[in-house]
Amino acid sequence: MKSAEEDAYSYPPSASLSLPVSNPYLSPQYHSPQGGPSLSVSITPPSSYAPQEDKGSLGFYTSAGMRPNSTPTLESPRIEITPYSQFPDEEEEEEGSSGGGTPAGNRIMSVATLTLPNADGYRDPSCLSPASSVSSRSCHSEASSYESGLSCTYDTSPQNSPWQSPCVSPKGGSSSVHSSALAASPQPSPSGSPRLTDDSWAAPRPTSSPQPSSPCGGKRKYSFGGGGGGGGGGSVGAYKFPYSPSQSPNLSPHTSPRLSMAEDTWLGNTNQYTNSAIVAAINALSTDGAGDLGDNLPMKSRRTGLEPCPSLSMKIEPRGEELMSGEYSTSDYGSPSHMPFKKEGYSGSFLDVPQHSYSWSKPKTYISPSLPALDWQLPSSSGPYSLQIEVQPKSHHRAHYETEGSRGAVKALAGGHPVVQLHGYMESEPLTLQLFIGTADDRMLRPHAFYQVHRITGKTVSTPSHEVLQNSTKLLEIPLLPESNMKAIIDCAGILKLRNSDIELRKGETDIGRKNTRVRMVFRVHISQANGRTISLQVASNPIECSQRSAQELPLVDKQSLESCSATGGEKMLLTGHNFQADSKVMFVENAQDGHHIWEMEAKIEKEATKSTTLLVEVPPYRNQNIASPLSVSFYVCNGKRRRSQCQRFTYLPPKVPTIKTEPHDDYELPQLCTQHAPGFSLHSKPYYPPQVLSAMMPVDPRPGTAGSSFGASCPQRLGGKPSLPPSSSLSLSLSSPGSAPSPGGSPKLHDLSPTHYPKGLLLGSALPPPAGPLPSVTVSAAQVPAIQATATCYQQSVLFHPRVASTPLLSAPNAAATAGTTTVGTPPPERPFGSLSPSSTPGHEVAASVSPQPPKGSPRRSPSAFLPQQASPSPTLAISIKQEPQELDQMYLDDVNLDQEPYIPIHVKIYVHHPLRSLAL
DNA sequence: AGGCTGGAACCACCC
DNA sequence: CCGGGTGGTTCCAGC
Repeated sequence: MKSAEEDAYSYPPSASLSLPVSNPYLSPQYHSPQGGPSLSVSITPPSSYAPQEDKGSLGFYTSAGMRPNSTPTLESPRIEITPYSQFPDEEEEEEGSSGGGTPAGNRIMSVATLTLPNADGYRDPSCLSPASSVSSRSCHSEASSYESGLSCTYDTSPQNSPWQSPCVSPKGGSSSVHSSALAASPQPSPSGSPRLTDDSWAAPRPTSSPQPSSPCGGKRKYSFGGGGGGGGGGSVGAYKFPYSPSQSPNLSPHTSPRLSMAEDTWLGNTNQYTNSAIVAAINALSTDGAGDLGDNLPMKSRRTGLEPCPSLSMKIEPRGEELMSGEYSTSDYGSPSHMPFKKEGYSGSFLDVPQHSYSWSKPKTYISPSLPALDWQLPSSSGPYSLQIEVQPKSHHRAHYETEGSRGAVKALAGGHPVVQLHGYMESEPLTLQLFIGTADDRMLRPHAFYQVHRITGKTVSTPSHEVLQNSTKLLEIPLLPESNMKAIIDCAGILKLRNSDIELRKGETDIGRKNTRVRMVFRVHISQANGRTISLQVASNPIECSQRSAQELPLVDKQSLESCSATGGEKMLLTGHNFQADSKVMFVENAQDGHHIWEMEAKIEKEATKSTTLLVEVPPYRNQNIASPLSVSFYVCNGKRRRSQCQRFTYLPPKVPTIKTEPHDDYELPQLCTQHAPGFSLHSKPYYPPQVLSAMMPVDPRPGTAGSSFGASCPQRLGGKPSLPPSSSLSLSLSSPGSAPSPGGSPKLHDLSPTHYPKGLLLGSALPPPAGPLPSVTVSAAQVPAIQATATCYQQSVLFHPRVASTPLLSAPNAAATAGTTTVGTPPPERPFGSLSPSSTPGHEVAASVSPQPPKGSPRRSPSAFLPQQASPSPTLAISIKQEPQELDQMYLDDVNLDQEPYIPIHVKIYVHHPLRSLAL
């Protein structure tokens, strides 16, 4: 089923792409043939690291893949991945499945063959065959992150390949599986492209075959442990894999879907895998990708039939040396999307977002593979352009199940519907606004695994739209017309809830559905530039509670009239929200790094002024009224034991500095700043969401609110107040928001990506800064994470990092390894955090990775001081890879997580600082 | 008749 | 093992 688009783009049937560098889609599917080392990655530290390079690019995502500045290849760290297939057979299989392809010859060299599972992976039943529950599709939401994939040059050095080690295995198994799956796939080539045509969408929705029976046998166990895979044994039906990941000894247990590399192996090469691409590749090999198609399929009993799973297989064809060597700047590596496709067919234009003429009659479902993965953090504004949500959606919208009828379009608070507008666009060419449902937890923004956007049609709908699938995530594409002032009224978007059991059973899915009912509407627009580049902007809405019960019972704070006040307290703060009760309490808390409450104080409430939507509270005095610098705490509204709102941030200021927040110059204080300055925060309305799931695992205080901050990590520290590490022994990573993202602003505050990937992990920086612009630096102290000692600081100008770096990669277990780094461009995918680290050269072991965010336009002003060493330019490049041991998530329950006491889960992380001359294990 | 809703019953699971 | 509490899903009924 090739979509028309393919043809149009001269897309090879098989959808094989030759990517010199990274391909967003690669990762997931990037399987190496079983176990065989298929990828080798090597990172070469640039002789001189030039952090400032590509600043320009930071601000936006360039699909063209050109680096804004042509930086000598050598200067940027180079990562080389050379996939080679040892098992030709597999490739063939894949090809076959993919439909096509690349000449055999090509494969051999070097090319990484990827199969995108996702095409099928789409969770939404509507899209898929009705019968198949979304979940049944093996795609995980995460795929997207992996997509972002490889941004590196490929090299054939096997030795570097992580895969060589058995440990890496999970993927090994998976890979094989994957390919098998593909082969099995009825559809020869989903053509690889995830795209769907309208037709497909149009396809009659199967009536949901609501089988109450959950795949799990009805039990809702939120464990990712081994159980899952097996689940459905039967259901898998068509997919039989020789190796089930779970079965394979080498494979890591599902439990740690993300990572299963043995430290030993991993460590050895760790340094080298800093690129996101690599990470992606690893991931692909490891669990998810591979598994998905096969193992992952949750076999849902309810699934009525097997639908063809379109799979996309992308192959990286051998490229000329030039390419390999690194035409791309570091930043380029960071974003796969940026990678230019050298293949003729993939000219920049190809990559560009299709500019539809908006003849919606014509299905335009093609999504360029070059576009940034959905879990990439993108700025909301760049240059003259600014994508903004003029009218926010209501904070509650009950999502509908497949078994129910639509519950209508998401509405705006004041009636009407959300409105999104692109400012600064003067061209006459209409653009396409993309909409998908993203997460709203404290992690970075990413497609929500349990919710999908649902297209609403009917007479009440005035805005045309059509659905598109991108890696298992449904997107709604809406025209942005100049005649409408590039404004779109979003009255065509509803929200579909997928059964937790379906999604959780998917292999590789690490997110937990229970109590994970908050989402954000994420809007993107891709603006093609004359120079061939494409600027991608993204804005996320305020969080939307989609659960009926939660919406009715949980207090929710939409706004707070006060962001900060003197440590002496006493000021009145008006909270606006929902479900406030006469007996509601407002608790101010300060958490230690380990998540324990250091201080908790109930605020006085003006009962008389309490309404269901407003609460007037008096800020309690901070325990230490002589604080020297602003201190960020949080507060929440609670209607009883388990009914509490998300945490909101609040900052206590030194008594003498009432209004103006001073930004700390001290590294350790930075975290606080982050909080304060979190873009979102400035708005007041951004609640910071307590990590629902993740937080539980994190010793650190994960604060969504931190969204603005680079990492949640920072917060913890601030809480702790003391740096646990001596400067000398600390690792500092500087992360910045996805490049310059002016804050993804629109939804700056909450742009957390929460990848499913990290779920269990820990988020050091639990709250990676939302893409939002200026991210303060985050410092993670060793204390925060038991085994990790690192401090991250952001430099304004440096290599772009993926926000997640700090949080995810480092800590999150499963993927951690995979996450190894990436230098991403503009919007780096979360996973590749470590991508480019700029080594701080401190023999003392300081490694600094920096990302430079550029202050978003309109983003809250932050003083320069916010970023510590702006000038700090990393010296030599050091690669750090932190590996986390897989953790069992089985026992984690969200409930627990949300509770006051978040279980502290020890994380074993090793950080290696790699320096040309030495390697240090921290 | 069909699309939305709002409510609530049912169930599974945890404590 | 039982009962209460929670929350996810499925059903119903009214507009």
